[in-house]
Amino acid sequence: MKLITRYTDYAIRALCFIAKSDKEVVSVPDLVASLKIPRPFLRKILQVLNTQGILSSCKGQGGGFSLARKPEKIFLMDLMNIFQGPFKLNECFFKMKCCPNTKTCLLRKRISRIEQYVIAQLQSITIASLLGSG
Amino acid sequence: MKLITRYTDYAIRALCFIAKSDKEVVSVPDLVASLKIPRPFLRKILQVLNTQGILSSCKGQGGGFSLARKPEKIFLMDLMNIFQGPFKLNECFFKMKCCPNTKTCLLRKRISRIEQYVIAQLQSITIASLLGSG
DNA sequence: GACAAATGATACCATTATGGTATCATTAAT
DNA sequence: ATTAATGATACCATAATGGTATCATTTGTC
Repeated sequence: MKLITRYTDYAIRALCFIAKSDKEVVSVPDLVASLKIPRPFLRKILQVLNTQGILSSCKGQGGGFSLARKPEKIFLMDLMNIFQGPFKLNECFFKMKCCPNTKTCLLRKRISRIEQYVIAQLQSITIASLLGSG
Repeated sequence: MKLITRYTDYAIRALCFIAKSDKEVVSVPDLVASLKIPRPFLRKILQVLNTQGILSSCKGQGGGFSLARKPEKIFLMDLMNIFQGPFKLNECFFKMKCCPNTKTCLLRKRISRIEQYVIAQLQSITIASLLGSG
């Protein structure tokens, strides 16, 4: 079980790199040189981040990407929503005719509590909080 | 993202049913009649639970399955280990040359803390605890 | 002993998600 | 005009998940 997929993971690395960079815009070649992420895959991820309002882009020679928001305003939860869909630990397989056995669906309640905790944690993680003392 | 898969989910339902039953052994037809789980799939799951020491089986006519341990001793964590492998939220994609950016791998630390919490919760859930006041 | 009813073992299959590639069009600086 | 970048989009390979099918074996009942 993975909490975050490669998409999200790569997005985080790329965003951290861009956040740390001195440059006005950071290009894919810049990123590929430092992070070892397959180029076409990285491009795809950056394009999604652009359309989702996390990054801004400049086309043409000398172009590249820059953060569309401050690192403090980019939450891990945002990235997971974009690349992994809404976070739910708790999807009942017997949709709405939940658990033949117990009316109260005790398992779902337990899982819901776990879910609430995890979401709270994820909402506290931002790109800024992952930059360290850099 | 699913915390538990259908295998685990069905296993839980079946075990709860068997735990509640008056009968000495519970057969697949008994289970299929009450829980709406595809018969061949359920059989497969029960066979695994048998080989893993969660259930005991009796072959032949009038045969079936019974719990090999008390419901208090069957943990959700056991079932997840069997059907989903060891629980890890935290697999680093850059195995051991962890995170080029930060030596300290701040993201992994955050995820580790979440993982510890989830595991503790999962270890507190048993079949007995899911039976309700039945 | 024959039969029926159960599990044991095992091979197979369809669908989906994940991770990744490839290609052509468009933009803009030189 | 050329070059170096992104935009858009279609495609693909692999693995995991969820599920089926089949035959062998055991055991109670007539």
